[in-house]
Amino acid sequence: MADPQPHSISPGELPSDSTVPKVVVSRLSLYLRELQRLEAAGQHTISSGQLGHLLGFSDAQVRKDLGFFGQFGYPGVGYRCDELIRAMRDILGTNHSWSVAMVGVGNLGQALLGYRGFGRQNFSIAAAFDADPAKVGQVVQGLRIQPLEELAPTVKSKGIRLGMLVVPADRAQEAADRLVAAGVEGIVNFAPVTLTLPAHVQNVGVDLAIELEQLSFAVTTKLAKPTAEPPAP
Amino acid sequence: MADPQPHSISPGELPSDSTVPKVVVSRLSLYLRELQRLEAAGQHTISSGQLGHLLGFSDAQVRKDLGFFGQFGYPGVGYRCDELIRAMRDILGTNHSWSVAMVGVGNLGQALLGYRGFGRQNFSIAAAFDADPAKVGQVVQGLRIQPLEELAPTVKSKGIRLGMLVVPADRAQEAADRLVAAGVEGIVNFAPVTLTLPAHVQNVGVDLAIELEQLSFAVTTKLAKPTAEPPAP
DNA sequence: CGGTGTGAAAGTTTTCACAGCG
DNA sequence: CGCTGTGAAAACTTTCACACCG
Repeated sequence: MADPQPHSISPGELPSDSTVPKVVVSRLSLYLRELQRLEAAGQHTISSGQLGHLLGFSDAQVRKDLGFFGQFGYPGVGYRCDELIRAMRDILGTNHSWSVAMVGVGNLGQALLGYRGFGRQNFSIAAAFDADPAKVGQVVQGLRIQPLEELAPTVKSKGIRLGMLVVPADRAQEAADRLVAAGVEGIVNFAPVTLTLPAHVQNVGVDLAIELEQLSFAVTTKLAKPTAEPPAP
Repeated sequence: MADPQPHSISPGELPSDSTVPKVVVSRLSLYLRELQRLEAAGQHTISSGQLGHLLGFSDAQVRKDLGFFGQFGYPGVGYRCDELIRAMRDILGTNHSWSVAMVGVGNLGQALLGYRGFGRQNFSIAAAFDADPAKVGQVVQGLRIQPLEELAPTVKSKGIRLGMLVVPADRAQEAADRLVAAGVEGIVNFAPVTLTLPAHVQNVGVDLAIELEQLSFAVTTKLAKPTAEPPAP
């Protein structure tokens, strides 16, 4: 293969010192999602204006966001979907697959075990744990539920780096501590509590009731949509 | 009761013209969550510094955020938990209960039907719908699954204003259109697609794979945590 | 004191606007 | 041309710092 790409960053590398705003990274995921859809629909190139339009952002915002990571576009043409998808995955770290440990296999945990969307983005739930002895040993979605005692050794042996915490609120901190002790580097927390974690462990919280609360506010105040919804394509 | 409260806004009302940044509203939900926990733990008052510390924010930020909506504190004392909780609920619109319609009762939908966290914040899933005739009529979590044809009349008769969309990606836009046609004012979208909605319909997206993606990025770049995790209390 | 509420300063993110390229 | 990449300007958000209050 020749050198068709504009200058881009090498996998996993970032503009050295740079500090990329978190909000930029969250938009990157949206760009990637949209690009994957476009590519699947047979579209080969897209301009910043088109991509932004689909998501309710400006063309300039799309270009500035991408500009944090390198140069991916072709003047007069736009971006090649396949190239940009690859670049975004390199940046986000999802060109290789991630093994994830799930802690807490209740209703929600079981549903998440069955969710196909993770695999599509290269995440694989490699082990599931629960404190309840009645659940241990059961097989859910082809995965044998293990006792928490096996967390640390399994994390090590399977090269797991991320955890999903799907336990009740009053167990969450304790379970998080166990994940940290086992050597996990990041946690998605579905429990409605703030976790106290060492600085080197990343975390993302998903509070389902809070999502509804935000909607409640938006609906009751008829909140002006700032960068509103995308119009029809 | 005398007039112990400092000046505050009336329920559902906002600083008239004002435009409250979305990020402020998202922190409001976190304040509320923390306050509820503190009150349940028997704490009666809290200062902006303490509250911020628990969430990894500065004291000034807490005060500025609250300042958008009124004056809730007592100099030299802090905030009374019970008063502030009530105020936050007024602002967020959760002092009254909301009826929610769920569309799509697969794995994830069923798990969400059983999630107790919604009720605790005054949301009640009042009806569930699915396009699959095999599911219609089944009873899940005490709720009879209805066909989509009944969506509009049920939304009207039960005073439903919010919807939760828990269908596969390729059905999401169609289902969203039905929710809008039924008169719903806001949608929480669990499908990994961007919805095209009229401007008067609010929406919040929850993409579970994106949450993992964000974590992947944070872990691979060892992203400096800006306003990091709260230390131990 | 200890703590709020709030202007003013600092810092950050978005938008603008335009040179340059295929 | 049409579109990218990018400094410079504008808008917005956070932090600072201090008057004031109980």
